[in-house]
Amino acid sequence: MSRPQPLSGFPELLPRQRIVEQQVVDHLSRVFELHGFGNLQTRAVEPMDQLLRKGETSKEVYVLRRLQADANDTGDAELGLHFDLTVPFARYVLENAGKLNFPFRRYQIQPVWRGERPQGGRYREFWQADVDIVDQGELPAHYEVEVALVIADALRGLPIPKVRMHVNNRKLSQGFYRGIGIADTDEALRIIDKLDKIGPDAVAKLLIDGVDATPEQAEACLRLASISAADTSFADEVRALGVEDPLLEEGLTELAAVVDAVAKEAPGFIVADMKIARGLDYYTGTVYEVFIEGREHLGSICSGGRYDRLASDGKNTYPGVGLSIGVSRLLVPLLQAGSLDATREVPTCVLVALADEDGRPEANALAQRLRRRGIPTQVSPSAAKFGKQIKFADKRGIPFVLFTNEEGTQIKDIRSGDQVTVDADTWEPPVQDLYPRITAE
RNA sequence: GUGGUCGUAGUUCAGUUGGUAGAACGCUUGGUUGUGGUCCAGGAGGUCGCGGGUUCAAGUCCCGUCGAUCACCCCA
Repeated sequence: MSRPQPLSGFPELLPRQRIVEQQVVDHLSRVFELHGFGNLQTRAVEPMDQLLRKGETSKEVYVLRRLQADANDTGDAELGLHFDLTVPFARYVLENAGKLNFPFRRYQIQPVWRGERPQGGRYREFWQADVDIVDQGELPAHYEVEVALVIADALRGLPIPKVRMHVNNRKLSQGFYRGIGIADTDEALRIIDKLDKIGPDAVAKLLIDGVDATPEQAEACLRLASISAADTSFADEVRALGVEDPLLEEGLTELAAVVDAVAKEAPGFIVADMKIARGLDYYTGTVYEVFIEGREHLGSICSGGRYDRLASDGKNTYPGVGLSIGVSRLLVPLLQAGSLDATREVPTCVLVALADEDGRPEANALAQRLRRRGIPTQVSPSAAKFGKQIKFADKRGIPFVLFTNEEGTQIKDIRSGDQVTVDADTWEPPVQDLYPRITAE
């Protein structure tokens, strides 16, 4: 086998697929910037103690080691590749707190690495597009609404199936569990998170075995988890269960505020869903998960939440709220299914045909005139028969071929076959042909 | 990390109880003496993932290994 095989979990795209990805990332950046988020990049590696703090030892972190490192050289800090963009961002905020202006908002689009076993929609190397807002000391609740609306704006502008954001509040769930007498509310949350996957009976059993719940307590947890609503009516349903706890009340109020505000600005986008829990343990309040309708099995394509204690140097605390879009999880399955494609596989809009090799300098000059006016142009690779040069363009999806002959400069639209004489200094392609576009389904 | 399935031309796949490989599409040449897409006629391309074993004989059976894929775990 001399031909290299792909590496499981490290997806690579073909040119036309990459064009789709590139345009999606451009779109996300544009929307984030429209909302006032500036871009940031952080290094690929973090010290292991940064990555593993907050009890994240379950994370499959890729550890970095120099090939020539001395076996007994313990001088270097151990490094690992980051597995998300939130933890490096929290570190960055602490490191540069004195130079940043708070409240601080940024977006970050970078690859992350996780050593898990790959599967459809799960990769070992994948791209995340992250938006966060952090403040110093206290983080006002309205930011929880704002980040959700940024994501609504970003995702709804993409040519993808309908998406829906499910929100919950950890205070609500944990207050409820505490209110009915369950001690290990963190574990209860993790078990409830499995509901969609393993079903109510299995969850009840896990609750009884895992957090010493009585069958009645497990039943109450399941009833809470079954509540969902696109408006604030969920609060009454929860209160109707008759559990009293101050943390629960706090969570209900906060969640109602988020749902109410987001539903008004982005109708149909958000739904309060009491079974959303999130595995990551640094979330302290609102948690979000976004699913593609009809592709729930992929898992969430965007998620996040509020974290009050992730960034703290002991003296100052920088609470934040943010969401992360799994760009690879969102796109790769749609690309592989052929639901998303590009109109062509190269940026080129015009191919300048070549009658003979001696004409190349003139052709180059002609191409340059088009480029100066922003029209992506390339010159034919060889002075082959015109049929072959047209075929060269056709195979790549290049819409126009430019010929120079006795009649002057002629542009042929190879889709229609129409060929007309034009002035190379004024001719414009139709706007939809200037750059490759994304086509859906 | 645990378990199931799979691994044949560039691609998608055939390959009959073991008898040393085939189709379609794609690619390429020509028909078409410099304007493609249709049509016709030719052509190139495979140590059957890799290694070992059983057999007179292995793409086909067995073992190992690598890779892919699905489920669990966990998550974007």
